[in-house]
Amino acid sequence: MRKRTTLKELAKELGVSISTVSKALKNSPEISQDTINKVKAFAKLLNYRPNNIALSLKNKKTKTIGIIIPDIVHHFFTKVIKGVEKYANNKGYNVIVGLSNESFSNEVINMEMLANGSIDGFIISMSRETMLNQDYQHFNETLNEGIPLVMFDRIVNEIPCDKVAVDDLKGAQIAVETLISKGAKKIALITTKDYISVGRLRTQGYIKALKKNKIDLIPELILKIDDNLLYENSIENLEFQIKTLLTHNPDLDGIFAVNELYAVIAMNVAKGIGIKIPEELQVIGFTDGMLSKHATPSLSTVSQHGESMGEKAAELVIQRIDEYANEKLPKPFNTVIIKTDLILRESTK
Amino acid sequence: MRKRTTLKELAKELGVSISTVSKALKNSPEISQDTINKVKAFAKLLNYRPNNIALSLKNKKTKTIGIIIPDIVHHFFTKVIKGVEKYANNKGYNVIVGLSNESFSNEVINMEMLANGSIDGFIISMSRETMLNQDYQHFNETLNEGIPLVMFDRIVNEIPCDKVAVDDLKGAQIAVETLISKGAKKIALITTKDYISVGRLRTQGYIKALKKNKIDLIPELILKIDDNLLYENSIENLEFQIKTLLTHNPDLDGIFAVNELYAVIAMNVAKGIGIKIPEELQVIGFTDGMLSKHATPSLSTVSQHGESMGEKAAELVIQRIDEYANEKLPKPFNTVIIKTDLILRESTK
DNA sequence: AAAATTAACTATAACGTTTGCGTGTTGATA
DNA sequence: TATCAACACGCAAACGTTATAGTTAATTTT
Repeated sequence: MRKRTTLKELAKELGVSISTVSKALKNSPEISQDTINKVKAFAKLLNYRPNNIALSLKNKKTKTIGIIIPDIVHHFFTKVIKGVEKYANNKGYNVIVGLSNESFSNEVINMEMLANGSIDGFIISMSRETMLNQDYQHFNETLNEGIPLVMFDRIVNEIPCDKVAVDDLKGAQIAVETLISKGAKKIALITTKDYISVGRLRTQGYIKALKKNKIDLIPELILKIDDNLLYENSIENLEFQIKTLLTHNPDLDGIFAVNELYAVIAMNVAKGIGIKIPEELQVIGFTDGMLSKHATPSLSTVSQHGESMGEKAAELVIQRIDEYANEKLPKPFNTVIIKTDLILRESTK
Repeated sequence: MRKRTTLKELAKELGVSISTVSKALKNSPEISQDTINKVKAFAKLLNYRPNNIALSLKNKKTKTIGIIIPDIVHHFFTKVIKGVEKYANNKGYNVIVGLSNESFSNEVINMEMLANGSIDGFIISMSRETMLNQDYQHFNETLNEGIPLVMFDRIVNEIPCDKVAVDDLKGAQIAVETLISKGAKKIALITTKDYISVGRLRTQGYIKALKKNKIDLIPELILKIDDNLLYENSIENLEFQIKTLLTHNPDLDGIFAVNELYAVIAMNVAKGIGIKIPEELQVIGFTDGMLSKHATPSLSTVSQHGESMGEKAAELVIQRIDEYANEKLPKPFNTVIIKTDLILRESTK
């Protein structure tokens, strides 16, 4: 087991000083071409590669960005990570992933672990519990310590930082309006509790679409799910609620759901009780993942372009990191909106 | 913007030496209780937290493990990451994710980036291209440098390291035997090209099950897909192949697919041409993800327990890291097999 | 030929920690 | 009163780098 080679070892073997080796490897004009060649050859022989940790300590930057998400078993977040990785790696950055599992304390612990010098900046989508608590102190502390922070998807105005989001309201509105334009008269909404920002905004989009088309809002048609998907039986609970909704409202001809899982479950329940999709009931979801593509019928859905969001978020943190490092005067914070696309498939006419 | 507090600053403000501060914070008996109290109080006031990078440099360990996977937009890998995170965080480790995107060179670059001191150990599932090339030099180099390496899922015997895998052969065999026991007489296989180890093993399981039940192997019933899912039209290509298979073999009554996507696509194609599932055609897939659960009909599948694999892999690397760090004499390498479970749903009788 | 310049290195400090060892006060002992 | 622990703390090295400031010796300048 050959240990990692260090500058010191190279220097000793070559009979020169550490500084000479360091400079030779960087083609410093202070060093003779002859020595440079010798050092380089020997370094290659011993397979020398500089120690990143030492460099990080010296340069006070780690070339690593931390991404904290509520759950990784989720197509959307996964896409975002992919986008972040893509952009970050391209810029020579590594990505370290922290999972909050929708828990406030996990989020805090993870951030603290990483904020102690392991990363140069954060990309975060906050946990459900954090949104519920509305306790954003850990974000502010991070920012105070001079660590840039970019929020995505689940964002909140109170925090002065860059943000990347989708136009949830508009995306939802267009989806519902499409349902209406395709003949739906009575449209249900399956959404989350209001403390989830994206759920709330998509709900607003639904309401706006109805208003615009002079359709009365019927509160019974709105299912606000407390999605503790951690508990497996919550799916059965959801199925039960949807079944009740459908049987109580036989004239329901449209459903808009704030994520693809709710939409697919709704379709499955409807099919189960003999409702034809899209003939009798049209369905549109949010988030274009595997489920949407391969459901039967395939699901019309609002695509969020998670990868683009990830890339944009990465771009923003790295920009801030540079800004901080070079002590440029700070630009005002940005909120970038990634546009959504409505993808029409078989679940709509 | 308050900068990070260092020991030096604390020492200066308190009028004591750096060592005193350091020792006081660690409750060293060398330091008087009085001083300890003062230092701690002041440290708390300034919100001091030790710099991880400096610690890493000193201790020659980073408390970080790197996980390299071919693709993150994939339920199985995502589950594994979750398991790794869970175990690792519990032990005070961070997880840094590298994506190879199924490319050999990306895998190498990512590993080199991390091997330069950023991580204490690797958990890896190799890229398709690496399996195809059979070039494992980067793995051996990593091991030579004293960095522990644990392979999972896509493993290969040539590399002397710990491994975590599923009994692909047995899992597949049981699935196919179940198909047979439920009355299937003519069973097709949708698999990958043989250089993908898991595909190859699952294919062997299929063959073994047929043999054991004295069913002749019909080569035309085996579809070996070159799954460059990167190219979107490969899905249509797959659909076409399955359609051809089904129309040429109207008496086909079973399909075993080596992943859930292939299985779901097969079901959709079959339904499309009016074949009833499971009455006329039974289907079993591999990997228990979202698709399986919410497909119509829901898919019977072999569950791999990705999260357990991740936890086990994490346990193994951390064990090795400790072993190396404390210069214990090395234990022989382990290959842990995680057992599969066959989950029966609506796609089988 | 003395002074200035230059080439080619080396020494040192610094990044933030930890830690073994040295050292100056105490108070107690002989 | 001289000697000696015990106590409480400081010094300095080390981890692997890089950058700045020396230090030689050879070469050029006048």
